[in-house]
Amino acid sequence: MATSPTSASRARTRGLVLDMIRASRASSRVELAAATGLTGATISEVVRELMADGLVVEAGRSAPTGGKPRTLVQLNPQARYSVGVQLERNLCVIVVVDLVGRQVARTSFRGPAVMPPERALRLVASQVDALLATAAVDRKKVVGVGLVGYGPQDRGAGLLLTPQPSDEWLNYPIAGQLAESLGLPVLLDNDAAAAAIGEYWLGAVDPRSTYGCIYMATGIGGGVVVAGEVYRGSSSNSVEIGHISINVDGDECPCGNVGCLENYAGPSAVVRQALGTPGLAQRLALDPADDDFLTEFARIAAAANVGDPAARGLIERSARYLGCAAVTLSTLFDVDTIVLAGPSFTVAGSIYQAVIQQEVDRRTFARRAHPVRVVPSVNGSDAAAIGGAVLALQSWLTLNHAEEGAQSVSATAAETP
Amino acid sequence: MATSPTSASRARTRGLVLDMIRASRASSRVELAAATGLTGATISEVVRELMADGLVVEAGRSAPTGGKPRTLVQLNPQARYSVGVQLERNLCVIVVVDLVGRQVARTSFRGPAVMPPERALRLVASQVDALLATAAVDRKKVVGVGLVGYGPQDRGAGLLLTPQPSDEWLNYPIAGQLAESLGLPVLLDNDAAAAAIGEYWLGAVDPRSTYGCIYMATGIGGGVVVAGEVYRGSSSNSVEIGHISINVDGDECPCGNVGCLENYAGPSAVVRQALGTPGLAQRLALDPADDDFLTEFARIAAAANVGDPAARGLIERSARYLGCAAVTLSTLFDVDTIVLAGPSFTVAGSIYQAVIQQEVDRRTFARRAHPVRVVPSVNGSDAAAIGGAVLALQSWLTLNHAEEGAQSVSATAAETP
DNA sequence: CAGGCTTCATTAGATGAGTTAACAAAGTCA
DNA sequence: TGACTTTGTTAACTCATCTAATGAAGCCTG
Repeated sequence: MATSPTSASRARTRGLVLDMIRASRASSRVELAAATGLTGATISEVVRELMADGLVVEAGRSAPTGGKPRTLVQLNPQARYSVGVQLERNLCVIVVVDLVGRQVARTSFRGPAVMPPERALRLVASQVDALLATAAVDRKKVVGVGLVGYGPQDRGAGLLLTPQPSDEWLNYPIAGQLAESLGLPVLLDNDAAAAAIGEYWLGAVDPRSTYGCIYMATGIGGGVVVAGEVYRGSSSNSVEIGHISINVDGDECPCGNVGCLENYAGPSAVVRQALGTPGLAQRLALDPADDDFLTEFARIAAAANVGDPAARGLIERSARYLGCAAVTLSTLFDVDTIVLAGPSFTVAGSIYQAVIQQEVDRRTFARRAHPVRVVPSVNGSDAAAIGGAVLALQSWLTLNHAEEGAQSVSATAAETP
Repeated sequence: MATSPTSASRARTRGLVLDMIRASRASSRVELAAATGLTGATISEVVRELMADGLVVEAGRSAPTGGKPRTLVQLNPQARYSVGVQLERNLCVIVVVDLVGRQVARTSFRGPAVMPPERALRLVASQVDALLATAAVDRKKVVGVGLVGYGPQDRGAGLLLTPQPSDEWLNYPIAGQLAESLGLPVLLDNDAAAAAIGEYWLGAVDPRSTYGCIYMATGIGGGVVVAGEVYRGSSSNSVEIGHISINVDGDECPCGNVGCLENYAGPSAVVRQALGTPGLAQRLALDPADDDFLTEFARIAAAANVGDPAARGLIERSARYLGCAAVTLSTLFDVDTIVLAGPSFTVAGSIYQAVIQQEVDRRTFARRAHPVRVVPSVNGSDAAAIGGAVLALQSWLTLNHAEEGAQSVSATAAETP
């Protein structure tokens, strides 16, 4: 459906130029030449190709500076689309975004955890189909699916390495299965990493900066972005900030470590603390038997917001523990920004932001070299799902758009039974 | 003094090929072609250029596999040299290494901390000159100097951001000054980062792995290497593992953080604990007034080695705390190997290694994805100085050798007074 | 041991990305 | 209106890399 680049080298250049246009939202050819280090002549040619493919369109001109005004080019948002699927314990969020990462459709359903993976993934596939249909998105324009989950995973093979939500999910080829159902390439990734890269595309972080993201839903995860790319260690199971120790003498966690952050600061810990706080549990009508502790947590956060002292004390304590981990994160990764993302920051995000910023200002080692900003995510509670879609876009943009059309089954799912 | 590559692209390719040859120690052209993804024809041409420049030499042939045997090429160790200078509090180590990173000369002097920076750097410069002279190294063959220190630094400007060892060192342009004295480019870097990259060149880590290094001298530092390159955050002040908190409720550290690892596990902490242990202080004749606590620490480590229970208890405790930090390091960076380097591991390294390995095995989050090995450094107590020299080599190898001969003053020291 | 086979290495011609330099286009300013 | 400035395109050229053919150096077999 488009002109394929003739060589790998040109594909890389095209990806580079596309990413520059994307990051700047609108850019002239001279600016692109300066930013990429290429010649105006080369940029001219590359842009012509991209316009012929419909990926890029001219959009007005900038104010003249004594000569011919610059013609601005920008991405054609409707040229491609991408799907993001987030699997949480009790919630599955599905979004469709356009080429610039803006959400064009969204749906969600509850309880993927109580289903066997086959059924959950079939449901995901049918929901994706329905979403694409209602949004009137041409399927040929969908570059792929970003499937995000929590916990350790084998990203290459597209499977989860923990028996969560239930035993059946362990080692189940979720990416391959979904790719087969949908006939689209599916990338598996970590929810926090996805949220982090989503911030890069849609947020206010400097494209050249190194920044971290703390993602809090039922658990606590993290992601770090270096020069626009997710930091990946040897197996892409990096920045698992929920399971770093904040106390050597702390209690043992099922993960094997002691004093894990999640057991001090996570929603489940806050709810547990609230249930043990006389008066608070009754006041907020907290149900100790409720399995979905995120709603209980949201109630506590709301109470903290409106000034309930006990609730506020609990949230601030959680924030202070998170602040300690944020300091560790910035001391090790030397980030200049920390983004707070995920549904568990939506209600009391401003309390968390203030306390964590305070801790970081006081305690970060590298503050002599530069300050560290703590900011909320622009993508709200859907940050992970949107980020997943963006990851698929980014992967296509920098690599895959060299081989258009040929891809109907996931590259990550070569070895499905 | 050599044929310059004609373009930036070719320079990159040459650097790539050189690094492949270096990593493999000896390689045939077909292997290089396979590893780089280039054609045999291209490799042939590039290797011919490198041989004409004297950087590479043919060295025998490999066992034939049914056809013409492969001609092996390797780096010519005598083609270039590099200098590493490590500034510790009480010790300055200077080494000269050849193109493959092997030490060809070494010297050291005590007490850089008690001198003003001008004098210390003049002394360094004269020592470097003397060392090059006695080792009969042609100065034209020296590609640069890697100057390594501890604590926060501005790597680009080549200066330290803390008033250590003394106030005069704060913001003093040490890299620029040394570059001017020596007429050689000087790179400033972190000691732990240098030790880490030294391990990559000379050690047994897999070139494609992501690994971490814990460097312990008077303080505790860290470095992470990803695909052969030092991880650098936004300001290169990353992996400051000595100042991550291992206890949220711990005592405040001068750095601003609470419960810093260094105050639990560092040599000064161990010496302090030993002085407070009845009997041990007398038994080991520890001097509370001694300013150089590294000798006291070495004595404790030696006692632990030969079975003194109290000393062993202290060392094991220190190791366990370090283990906690090592777990945090691997949980965040997802490393597959952790290297222990620096003078403070030389005496009781095996105790540290065993305890840290045990902690990592039990507590690391990503152990479901892969194990994490804990290994001692191959470069012993000079790991940082050797690593500094290697950093200068690596920088030249991947970039600078495009513009031979023209460089007589440091690129990092453009703005010296 | 001659000739065939295999694998390695080099050479010659083709390809194509990117550059330089000249030129066309579209504005401002006197 | 014409000189000047800046943007963007066109055309000829450079050079890194590839493909394909050839030479080189060993093994194996009859």
